[in-house]
Amino acid sequence: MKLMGISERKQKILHAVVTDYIQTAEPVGSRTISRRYRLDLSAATIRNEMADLEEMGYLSQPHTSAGRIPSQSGYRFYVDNLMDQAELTAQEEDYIRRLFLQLDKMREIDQIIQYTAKILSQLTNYTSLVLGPQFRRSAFKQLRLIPLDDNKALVVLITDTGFIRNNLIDLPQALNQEELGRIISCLNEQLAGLTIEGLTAARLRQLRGTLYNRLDILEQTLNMLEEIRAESESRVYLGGTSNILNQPEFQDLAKVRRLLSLFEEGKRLNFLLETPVEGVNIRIGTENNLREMSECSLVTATYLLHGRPVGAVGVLGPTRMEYARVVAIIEKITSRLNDLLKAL
Amino acid sequence: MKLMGISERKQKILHAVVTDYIQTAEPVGSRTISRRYRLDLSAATIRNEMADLEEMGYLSQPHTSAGRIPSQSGYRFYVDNLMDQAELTAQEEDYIRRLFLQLDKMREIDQIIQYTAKILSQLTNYTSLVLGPQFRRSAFKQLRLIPLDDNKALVVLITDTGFIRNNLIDLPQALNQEELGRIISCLNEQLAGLTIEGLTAARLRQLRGTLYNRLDILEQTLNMLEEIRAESESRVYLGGTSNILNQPEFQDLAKVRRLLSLFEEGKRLNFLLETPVEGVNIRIGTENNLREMSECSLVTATYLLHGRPVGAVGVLGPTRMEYARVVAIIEKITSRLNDLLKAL
DNA sequence: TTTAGCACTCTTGCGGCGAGAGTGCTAATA
DNA sequence: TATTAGCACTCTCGCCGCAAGAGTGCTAAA
Repeated sequence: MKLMGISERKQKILHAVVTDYIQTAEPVGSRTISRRYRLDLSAATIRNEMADLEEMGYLSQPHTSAGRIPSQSGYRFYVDNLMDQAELTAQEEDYIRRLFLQLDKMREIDQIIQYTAKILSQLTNYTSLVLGPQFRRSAFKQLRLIPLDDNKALVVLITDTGFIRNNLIDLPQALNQEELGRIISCLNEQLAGLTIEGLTAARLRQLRGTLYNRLDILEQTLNMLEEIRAESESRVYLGGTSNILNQPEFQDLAKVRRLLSLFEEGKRLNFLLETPVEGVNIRIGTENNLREMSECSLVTATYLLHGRPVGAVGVLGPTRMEYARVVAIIEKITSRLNDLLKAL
Repeated sequence: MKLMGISERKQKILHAVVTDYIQTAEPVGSRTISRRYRLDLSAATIRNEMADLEEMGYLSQPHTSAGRIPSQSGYRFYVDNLMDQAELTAQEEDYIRRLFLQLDKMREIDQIIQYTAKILSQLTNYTSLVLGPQFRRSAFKQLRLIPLDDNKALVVLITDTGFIRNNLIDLPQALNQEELGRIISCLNEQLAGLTIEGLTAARLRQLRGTLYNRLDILEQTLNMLEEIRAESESRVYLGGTSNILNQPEFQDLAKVRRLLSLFEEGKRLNFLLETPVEGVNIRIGTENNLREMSECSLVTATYLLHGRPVGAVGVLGPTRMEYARVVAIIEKITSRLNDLLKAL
């Protein structure tokens, strides 16, 4: 009796509590359930079951004589076992279609990703956060130096995944074409096969040693490489920040401030989205491993570029989140996003 | 007597009220002033003067028996005539020095600007907002097409101010070098002397007509140009968003939400910073011409690139802002920023 | 095993009340 | 005539108590 799993009836009641609480944000009592959900049980019976569920850790009580609210494990059980699949409404479908029309015109990948964040937040009414494509694993392909005039040249870096970065550098006066060519081809040789994240300080020092002559050009180029590596780490975009204020659990200014400050620290958000696992992922409360987010849930999904998952989009809300709806939306959006990126 | 200007004594009292209210955020009463400020006047006298100042529109009363708070014109008068120059503390100077050390390493101008926003907000404890350099007025200099392999090429656009953008395009199979060269030099000819903002849809249509052959490449390049123009419009970065929550005037969630939503609409922030006038500029409350900002003040300053003002940094706070301190900080920061940009 | 009934607990909203702060007015003062 | 002291008045704010409402756990009956 003590160790038995969670009975069918308990599951139904848990389901009712979770969905009701998600909707109303009010602790839900036994009366409410027996009235609103067709379980054909009296309030008293439900009360007993709820007491059990509380003891099992799936529900909790804000205070003695209030209704129950789901605990973190309650949500977890709901998400894993009880949640039913949501359908998008016709309006939502339509809305997505219209917004993606805008997207079709964009070519710049970061721009697309940013706009996706906006769509996601508008559709869900939660805050969205997306991670720009991570080029850290991209392999170095080609380094080009394009003279513009007598004392300026453009250094262009290209990776196998189509990531391009460039920078202006100053050319020293006395430098002929051949020498320039030699430096570049030497650099190309040295860099061949490296990934962006492989451009460590140590590696760059090593290169500096190899190409000790013509230090001036080299210095500028290496600086550029270092910068690219540094930059490739934090590219988190947010959408609908103000939406968190719609949630009754964030009427408390202190909580809001903590979250907002967190949002400003791009670096700390990074790892939230670095899900190596493909597909939709749900992390509830403390599962996020972030103090500030212990009362938030995050639904993420990866998107693909050249067939590989290179980034993720996510929806951030209170643990009392409309999981079913959010999952449906995020699945739809990433699938459309992937189509779009395939065409790039 | 009725039409006379504001007497010296009234100015002193107004000065006291404003500084005190800026510090405490509490309506300030006559007693407080006679005690805290060495005006050698009794509370009663000050009361009379304050009643006058209220009638003149410089002060107002939240309710009958409360102290006075400055009105918008009160702040305006203070800023124009009464405000004394603030000095930075040694710690602040030191802090700035340390943070700018970080900045010295950066080469990417947008990155520098963004980091400046962060410094500004940390130093002032208000929200900062900065406008990235506007390249709209930059003149077109050169368009390059660099073949990468058999079916990809890189289009590079360069302006006279050193702004660089590039894009990958697909090359059609049958296309020899000469023809490619011809297209590019033709485009260069047509674009010569144009500014970025001059790349209007009409102009692009016209180009499309001129170069009606080889439409495929052209199309992609023109799309790129259009995108650059569109993008060059909204580049506002925010720093220290959560700082507004520290202000007692923003304990009201509704107000916070309105501001946060505004922050998300980059486009609408744009014009706030498009100050054609060089130097420090203060706009108080409704002077910002933005409903959401009728209770906020904005202190802005332009920064220079190649000797021309191309963007602005700003500090956003409640009208009850520490104007003197903010002005001192913003002057310091832009001066250092300008030095930094000169070296780029 | 389920359910009805009941006593008990805890939150929430509301009205009243007193303290505190500040004002405007009047009359006294320099 | 300008300044100041004194005083009655007003308004906010926090606190207290109270009643209503919602929900529980327990007991006893079905």
